[in-house]
Amino acid sequence: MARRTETAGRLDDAARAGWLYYVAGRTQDEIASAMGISRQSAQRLVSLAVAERLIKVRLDHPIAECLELGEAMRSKFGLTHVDIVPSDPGSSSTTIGIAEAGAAEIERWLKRPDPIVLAVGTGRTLKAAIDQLPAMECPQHRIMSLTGNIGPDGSAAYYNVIFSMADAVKARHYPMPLPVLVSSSEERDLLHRQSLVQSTLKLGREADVAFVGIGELGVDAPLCLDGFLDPAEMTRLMEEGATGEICGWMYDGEGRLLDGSINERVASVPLPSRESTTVIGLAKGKRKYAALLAALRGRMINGVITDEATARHLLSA
Amino acid sequence: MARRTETAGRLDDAARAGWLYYVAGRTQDEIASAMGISRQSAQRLVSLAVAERLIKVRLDHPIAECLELGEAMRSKFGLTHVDIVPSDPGSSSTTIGIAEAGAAEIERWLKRPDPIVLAVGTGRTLKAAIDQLPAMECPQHRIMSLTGNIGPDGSAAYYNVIFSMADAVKARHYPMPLPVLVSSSEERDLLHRQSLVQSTLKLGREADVAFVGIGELGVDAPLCLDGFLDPAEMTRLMEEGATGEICGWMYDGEGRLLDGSINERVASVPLPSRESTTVIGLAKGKRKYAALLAALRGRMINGVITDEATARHLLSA
DNA sequence: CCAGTTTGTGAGTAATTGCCCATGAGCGAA
DNA sequence: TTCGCTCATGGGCAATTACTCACAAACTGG
Repeated sequence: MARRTETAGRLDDAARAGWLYYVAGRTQDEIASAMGISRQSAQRLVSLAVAERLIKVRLDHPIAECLELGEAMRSKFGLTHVDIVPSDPGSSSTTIGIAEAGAAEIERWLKRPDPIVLAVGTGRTLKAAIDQLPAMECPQHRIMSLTGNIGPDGSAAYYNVIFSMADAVKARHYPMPLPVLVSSSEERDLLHRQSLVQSTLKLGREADVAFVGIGELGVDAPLCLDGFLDPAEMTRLMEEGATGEICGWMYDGEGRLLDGSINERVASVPLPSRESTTVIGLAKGKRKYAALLAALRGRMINGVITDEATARHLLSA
Repeated sequence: MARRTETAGRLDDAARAGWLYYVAGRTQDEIASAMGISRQSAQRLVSLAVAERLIKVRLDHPIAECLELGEAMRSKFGLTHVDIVPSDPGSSSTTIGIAEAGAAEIERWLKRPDPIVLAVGTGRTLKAAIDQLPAMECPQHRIMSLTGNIGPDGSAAYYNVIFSMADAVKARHYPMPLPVLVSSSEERDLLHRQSLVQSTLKLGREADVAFVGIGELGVDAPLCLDGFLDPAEMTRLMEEGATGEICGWMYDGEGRLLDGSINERVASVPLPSRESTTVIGLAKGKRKYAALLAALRGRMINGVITDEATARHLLSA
C-alpha cells in the first residue's frame, strides 16, 4: 500500500492488523506478510489500534470473590445494581476496570429495544467509561445530562460526557447549557425557567437509569480544580460536614443533602428518584471512600460500580 | 490461593489473571508475584482464560465486520485469498471498492522482488481495478492475458486490460491476439498452434496468480453486448444450466465447466490450476450472485474480492 | 491399597513482541 | 529550488511470552 498519508487509511490498516492479531490470533509476522509490510510496521499498527481504543477487551466471567462482595454490598446498602471488578494493587489509576465495567453496563441498557431515558453526570471516571463505549445506533433512546457543561468562566469545557456519549451511540441527547454552580438561588431559578432547560429537567424526572460519578471534597477536588468553588469555601463546607458531591449536590457523612445555601446554587438537574430510577455511582479508590460510603448510606445512589478493595472497605465501615 | 483442585476456583484465578493481563495491562511476572504463583503458572492462567473464552476482544471499527465475513468466506469456500470491502448502499456502481481493493492486491503481488507471472482476465471490473494501479517499475515480472483482446469483428477493442496494466506497471506483457469465442473447436485448435499463442498458453500454466472478472449470463451480459454470442444462443445456454462465465469459460450452477460445444469454441487460455495458482475473482452486486456462488462452489476460483453485501448473500446461500 | 491416568508445576528454550535508532521520503517555508 | 522538519520505515536487540519436557500430586477404578 504505497503512499498513505491519510490518517483514515492508516486507521483502517490498524483495525485490520488489530483484528488479525487479537481476534484471529495471528502473529505479527504473519500479519506483516499478509499485509505486505514489515513486521515492525505491523507491530506499530497493532499498537496503534490499541492506542486508538479500536480494540476493547473485556472479561466475561463472574469472579467468585467479586460476586460475594457484590452480594454483601447489595444487602448491606439495599442496592439495585452492584458490579465489583478486581483490584489491581499495583495501579494508581482511578478508572481502570471501573471504566470498562461502566461501559458494559451502559451498553446493556442501550441495547434494549424499548426506548429509555438514560441520564449521565460528569467527571473523570464517567468520561473514561464513555470512552470505552463501542459505536452503536440507538435512535430509540434519549440521553440527558444531569449537570451543566458550562465552566465558571463561561467556556463549554468541563468533562464533555454527554457529547462524547451521543457521538458514540447516536441517540438524541439533551445537554444542560448551564454551569454546575451559579451565584445565587435566584439566578438558578431564573435559568431553570428557560423552556429549553425545563424540558431537560422534565426528562431528568423520567430517567430510567442514571450513571454518576462520586465527587470527593477537598481543596484538590474537581469542583475546586475546575474553578466552581474556591478553596476557602470548600474548607468552610467541609467544616460544616460536607463529605461528598454528586453532580454538584453536596451531602454530609450520612448522605443527606446539605441544608446550607450551597445546594440552592447548584444548577444541576435534581437526582432522579431512587424509588423509580436506578442511579448508579462509579467510583473506586481511597480518596472516594468517605464520599462513596456516605452516598450509599443516604441512598443518594442505589447502584454502584467499584472495585474489590473499595468494596471491602465499605463493607467493613 | 495456591492449592485449588476445584475447576471453578481455577477459572476464577484464570479470570483474575486474564483481567490483570488484558485490562490492567500488567506483565505476567507482575501478575505472578501479585497472586503469589510462579510466572509459568500465571502464563497458564492467562492462556486458560483465553482458551475458555473468558476474555472477549472486539474491534470497534467498521472494518471488523469485513474481516469477520472474510474469515467466514475463507472457511466456507476453502479460499486462499479473501478481501471484503465495505458496501456502499447508496451507490449503484459495480466496481467501487472492488477496484481499489483489487488494485491494492495486484500491487502487493507486483511489489515482490522475485519474478512472478501474473495473469489477468478481462471485463469492466478488472479494467476499473487496473485503472487504480499506481505507476510502477516491475521489469522482473511478466503479465499475461488469459483472454483474447480481439472483438468478433476483428477490431482490437474490448476491455483492454492487459495493455493498460502493462502501461502502468512497466512489465513484460503477453496479450492473446485472439477473439474470446471462435466459430469451431477446429479453428480454436488451429489458432492455438501458432507459436506466439503457444508461449502465452505456456505462461498461463506457470502463472503465480490470476485476477479474473466473473461474468454473469443473460441477454444483456458482456458476452452478448460485445457481440460474441447472440441472444438466442445465450438463452439456449442458460436453459442448459449455464450460470456464469470466467474468461469465456462457461460453467453451471455447481461451477462445473459445461460439456456442450460452447467451451470448445473458447479461445482463452485455460484457467490456471487452482492447486498451484491463486485465482482471484473480482465481483460484487446482485447480478453476479449466482455466477459468483457457482464459481466458488466449483472452485473455479480460490480467491475472491467482493463487498459486504455480496459476501453476506454468498454465506447465507 | 495400588497401578494407571489425569492434571498441575517448574525449568529451560524457542518464539514473539516492544523499543530505540539511523535513514530516507514527503511537505512547508524561505 | 533548497533547507529543515516531521514522520513512517526497517533493522537490531532486549524484554516478554509461549511451548516442551520431565516430574509430582491427585484422582480413578479395581
